[in-house]
Formats: sequence, structure tokens, C-alpha cells
Amino acid sequence: MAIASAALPECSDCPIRHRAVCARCEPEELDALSRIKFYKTYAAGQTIAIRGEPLETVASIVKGTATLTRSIEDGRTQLVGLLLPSDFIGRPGRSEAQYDVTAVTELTLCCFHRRPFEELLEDMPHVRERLLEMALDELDAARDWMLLLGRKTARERISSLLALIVKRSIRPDGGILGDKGRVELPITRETMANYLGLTIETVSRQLTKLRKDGIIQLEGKRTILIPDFGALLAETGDDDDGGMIF
Amino acid sequence: MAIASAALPECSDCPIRHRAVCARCEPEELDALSRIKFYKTYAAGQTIAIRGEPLETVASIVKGTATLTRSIEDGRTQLVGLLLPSDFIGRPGRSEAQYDVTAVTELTLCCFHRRPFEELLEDMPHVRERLLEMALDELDAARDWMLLLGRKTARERISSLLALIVKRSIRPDGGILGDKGRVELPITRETMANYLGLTIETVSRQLTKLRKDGIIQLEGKRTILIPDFGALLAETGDDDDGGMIF
DNA sequence: CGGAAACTTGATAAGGCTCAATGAGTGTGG
DNA sequence: CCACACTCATTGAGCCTTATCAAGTTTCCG
Repeated sequence: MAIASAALPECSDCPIRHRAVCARCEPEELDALSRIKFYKTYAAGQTIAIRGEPLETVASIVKGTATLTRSIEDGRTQLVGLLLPSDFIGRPGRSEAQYDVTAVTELTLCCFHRRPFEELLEDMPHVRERLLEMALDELDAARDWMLLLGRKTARERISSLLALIVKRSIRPDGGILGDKGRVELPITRETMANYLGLTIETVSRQLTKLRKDGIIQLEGKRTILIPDFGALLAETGDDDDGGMIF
Repeated sequence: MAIASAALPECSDCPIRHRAVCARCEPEELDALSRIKFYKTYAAGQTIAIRGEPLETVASIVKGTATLTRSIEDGRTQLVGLLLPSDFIGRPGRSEAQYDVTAVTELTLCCFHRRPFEELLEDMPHVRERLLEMALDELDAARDWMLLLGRKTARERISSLLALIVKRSIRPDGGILGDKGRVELPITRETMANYLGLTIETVSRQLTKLRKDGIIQLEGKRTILIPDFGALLAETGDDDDGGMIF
């Protein structure tokens, strides 16, 4: 399934050290985790897990992007989570995947076999605590998305997604976007459509409209310029605020 | 805010003793919780919390139903959670409500002031464990709902909701429904609409269609008869299975 | 350069929304 | 006890947003 097993870098050098489940670990806890961890790499487009099939590992995303999807046999697909570095895959106490998990870019995971991980968990209050915190954050995100899926117009959905991507683009080092308001889209139109509960045609048309209205500029297919972030936020339908959390 | 403070019954007699956050508590943990708990009662329709306002209590629902909603100023409202007995309100480590919480029936809560609860939490592994489990279950439920909101037709949404209500009606004592396939709807058409991301007119029309198609029978406004549960499930758009989870 | 994948654009149709009127159930007060 | 008001629900007519179907176009990449 995995393309290759990478060498094992030290946790102290890990790019997600301060955000993943292990964020608040003491050195000895980190040691214990380190002893049972292993890395896996996936190519863009590869399947990581399939709903209903056994999944005996849990993992943190170290690098890359993955999606969590739910679908119906007739092809309708809904993206239920966008997984970025530091996000956690799998659930302690469950041996079957609840969602389809797919790599959308090249992906590196820091994996643990489920059983040993669960056993270690008993003695690692900091991991449990962080896991709870992350689950609650994801729950909040899922519920915000429910508002979008249930009540927002196509234009508001697109704007919300772009705003979200912008906010996440800023995060990594706290610095502002590479260029003034230039954002790289990490996902295809189809993935956007599946995230937003729309068709790719509607996504495309709404992007065009936002461009014609001067809210955004398109530079090639995957790069977007946002001259006025406030103007974009005004299109999201949100009671602003949510502005800059974190 | 609360109508009245009820007497304090013993935890051992509590109807949600085996499902709430305290489900796996040892007697001494239960004692500790018991010492800081207090009950509150709300009338149907009363507001329990407002998004963005301070919320310094957490609570378990003992009796009744409440809703979690997110909305936009222009009135659009999305229900993001349906809270039933044993469900938990509030989040450790957060002092502001993230959602509007409203009682839809008369409601009894088992409350704790947030700070003391958080402190007790440090020494109660069983509560933390259960809290994580419940959060992950809610996350799964929210994600299933995202599929419904993003991709299902009105008819499928209504059917899914009815199926969900039926499943929950069975749960309490493990016994089958009161009468052969007779289910009481705990919510109004408006609440259903806000849950399903539809208007009340569409909810009403689809219920009528399901009735004309013989999938359900309506008995007054709030009671539904389901002669063939399998037939209802076939209308939900789900790959069946999900059959009887809980 | 050729081919495939990703994206855009157009024409048309349909599902669900909006607006509006009507009906059923419930509680209140004369 | 009936009339009235009020809430909740149903039904209808017309419209609008988004989906569907069908070409084109651009980009990527061997």
C-alpha cells in the first residue's frame, strides 16, 4: 500500500511536533511513542483506507494533504474532512475505517499499530488530552461545515472555502501569504465540488463570477489572487467575526 | 434562566447513569461528581446558551430534547446537533458557547460549574475516556449528516431523518416501538427543516409524497406509522448496512 | 506533437424555494 | 359553548438556483 518506508527522523525534528497528538508529550512519552512509530509514504491519489474495511493503524499526517470522504453507490460523494499536517487518522478502539481516506498530494504519515498505541495511551495523559482537544476542534469544524452545506448559496460556499484556504495558508509560520494575497489551491475543482456539495460546473461558474466581480483574480488554474480579503469575507455569508481564529 | 432546581436524586438512580459522561465511573468518582452537581430545568422553547456568550457550566441531559444550532443574521438556521438524554453540553477548556442551545421539550440537566469540573477531570480517567468516546461518536454523526446535507435529495433526507428517529425510539429499553412501527416525532416541521437543510414546505410535501407512496402513514401531525421499516431504509439513499448501530 | 485530464462555457431541465392562501388543532375569554 | 386568535401544517403557482448534458478549451506531460 505504502510506496516506501522512510528513515526515522527524531521526533524533536518533526515538523508537526507542536501540533499533533504528541504536542504536549513529555520526553519520556515521546520516547515511548517513538519506539513504536513507523513512517509510510503515499503517492497523490492513492487510497489509504476504505470505509468498512479493517484499519489496524492510526497515524498523524506529517506532510501532504488527504481527504476523508463518504459516498453513495451511485457516485455521489461528499468530502467530510480535509486532513492537513498534524491531523490524526483513525480512532482508538475502532478496528474498521469509517470513511474513505485518500492522499491528494504526496503524503507522509507517522503511523502506529492500533493495539500498541491504545496500550500506550493508558499511560499518556497528554496524548489523551490532546486527542480529545483535536476531536472537539474537528467537531466544531464539521458543524460549521454543516451550516455551509445546509444553508449557504453556491457563491457563499466558494467564498467560504477560499477564505478557509487563505487562513490556513497563513498559519504555517505565522507569516503572511507568499505574495500579497496570492494563494495556491491544494485541490482540484472536483475535490472542491465534493467539499462544497456542488458540481464542478457550478464551482467553475462561481469562480468566474467572483473573478468578473473583482473579488478574486485567477492565475492559471491553481493560483488565486485576493486583492481585498475583507471583500472576500463579505461574500462568505458569515457574521464576520470568525475572522482570524488561532 | 432555569425554571427551578429539582431535588438531588442519587446517581445510582439516574436514568442516564450508564450512557452519560459518568458511564464508567467508579463509585468514588461518582461521589466526587455528585458533590458538585446541580440540576436545572428548562421549559420547552427556552434558550440554554447563545453562541459567543459566556457559558461557565457544562451539563448532561437527563431528560428531554435540546438542539444545537448555527445561524446567519438573515435568519437562515442550521441545526448541527440533536441532543438527547445522556448527551453532553459544553466543552472543557472553553468559556464561550460555540452554538445556540435551545430546549425543544421540557428539559432537565445535570450541571457542573466548568472550573471545578475541569479540576475533577484531572483525576477521573474514566470520565475523560468517555468524553473522548462521545466526542468521536458525535464527530461521526456530524460527518454522516454532512453527506446528507451535501448530496441527498429532499426525499432521501426526510427518509433518513425518520429512520434515525425510529432507531433512537427503539434504544431506550432495547424493546421495540410502543406499537408496531408507530413513532412519535419529537420535533416540529420547522426543526426538521432546519435539521435537513430544507424549507418547511418541502418537508411537508415530501412527507405527503411518502404517505401517498405507502412508505409511511401520518396519524395527526406528530405520529408516524411505518408499516415496513425496510421500505423506509430503501428510501434513505444509504448503502443500507448502517442498519442498527448503537 | 498528441493525448488525457482538468477546466470552462452554454443550453436546457428540474428540484427545491418563495410567496400566498387555506386548513387543522389548541387555548382563551366573553 | 362558541368565536377568535394563534401556531403549526398543508397545498398551490411560479420562479430561481443549481444540476445535467454536451461541447469546447487549456494545461500538463510523456
